[in-house]
Amino acid sequence: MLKKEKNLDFENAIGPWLGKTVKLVDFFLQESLNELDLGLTKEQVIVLKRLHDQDGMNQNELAFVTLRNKSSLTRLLTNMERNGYLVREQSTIDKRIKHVFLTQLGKDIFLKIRPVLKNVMNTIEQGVTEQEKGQIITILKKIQYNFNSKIESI
Amino acid sequence: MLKKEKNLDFENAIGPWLGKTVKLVDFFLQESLNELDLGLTKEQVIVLKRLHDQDGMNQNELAFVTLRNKSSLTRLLTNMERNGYLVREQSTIDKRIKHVFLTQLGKDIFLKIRPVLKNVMNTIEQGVTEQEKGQIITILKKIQYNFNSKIESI
DNA sequence: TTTCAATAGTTGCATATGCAACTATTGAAA
DNA sequence: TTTCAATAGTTGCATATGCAACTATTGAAA
Repeated sequence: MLKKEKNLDFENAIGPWLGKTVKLVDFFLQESLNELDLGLTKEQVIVLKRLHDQDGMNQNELAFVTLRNKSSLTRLLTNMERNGYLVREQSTIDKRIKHVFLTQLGKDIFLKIRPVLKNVMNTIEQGVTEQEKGQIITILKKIQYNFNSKIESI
Repeated sequence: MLKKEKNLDFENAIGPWLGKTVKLVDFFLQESLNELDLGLTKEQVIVLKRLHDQDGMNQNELAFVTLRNKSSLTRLLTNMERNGYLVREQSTIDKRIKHVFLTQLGKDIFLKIRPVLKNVMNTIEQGVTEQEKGQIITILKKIQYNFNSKIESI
C-alpha cells in the first residue's frame, strides 16, 4: 500500500468525485431532454433559463453568467436563433453590443422543460439532508474561491 | 420574495453550484496544461492517467472508467495515437477487442504533467478541512447513487 | 478633428462529444 | 455446421468548445 502514495490518488481526492458526479448529472439531464424530443441540448437549456430570468442581456453578459467563451456563445446563440428560440438586436446606443431576447417560442419551450430541470434538481437532492445541503454548498464556495483568485479571464 | 418560489432557484440548489465549481476547476486545469505547451487537452490527460494506472485496458473498459461514449473514446484515442502517446493492439483471443498501451513518449509525458494534476488537486482542497473533505465525498456519493440507479447505459 | 487602444462580437481551425447506423467478430442455439 | 443475436469498435452527422486573428465601433488623449 505504500506504492499508492507515489501515485495520484483519485479515490480520496475531491476533484475526481466532483467530476464524476457532474458527468452523471449531465447524462441524466441530457437523457431527460432527449425524451422530450425537442432537439434541445443542455447548454441551450441553460441559456433559455438565464434569458427567462433576465431577458435582453447582451452576449458578453450571457457568456459571463453561463461561464462560456464568447465565441462559444456566439455559435450557441446562432443555433438557437436558427431554431427560432431567440433573436439578437443590435443596441442603438452602442452598435457593438447585441442584446438577446427570447421569442414567444423560446418562452413556451422553456416552460415545457422547466419540469425536467426541476426533476433533475430534485433527483440530485434525494436523501440529502438540509444540513448536508448547507455543508456541500459551503465547501463548494470555498473551492470556487480557491480558483476565482487564480483565474484571471472567464 | 414570493415570486422566487415559482422560478427555479439556482442559488440554493446543489446542481448549479456543482456545475460552476467543476467548470472553474476545468478552466484552471486546461490553463495549466496550456502553459506546458504540449498541446494536451484535459480529456487526453485523464486517459493518460488511467492507462498509467492500468496499461493495456481495452477501449470498452477505458470508455467506462472515463465515463465516455465509446465513439468519443475512439476519436480521442485516434488523436492521441497520432501524437504518439499510445498504440492500439488487436487482441489475439478476441479480434473485436483492442487493447490500448502507452508508448514510452506517453509515459514520459504523463510524468511531466503529474505535478500539474497534483497542483490542481491541491488547489481544490486548499482551506478544506479533513472533516469537510469527508463530508463532501459522502454527499457526492449519495448524489451519484441517486443517478446510478436511474441511468441504465454509461 | 484625428488617432488609436479598448471593447463586442464573429470566423477559421482544431478538438471533444453523442446518437444512429455501420462492419467485423464471437458464441450459443438450432 | 449453420444461423443469428450480441458485442467491440468505427464512421457520418450535428453540436459545443477554446484560441487566435479578425471587423466594426467606441471613446479618450493628442
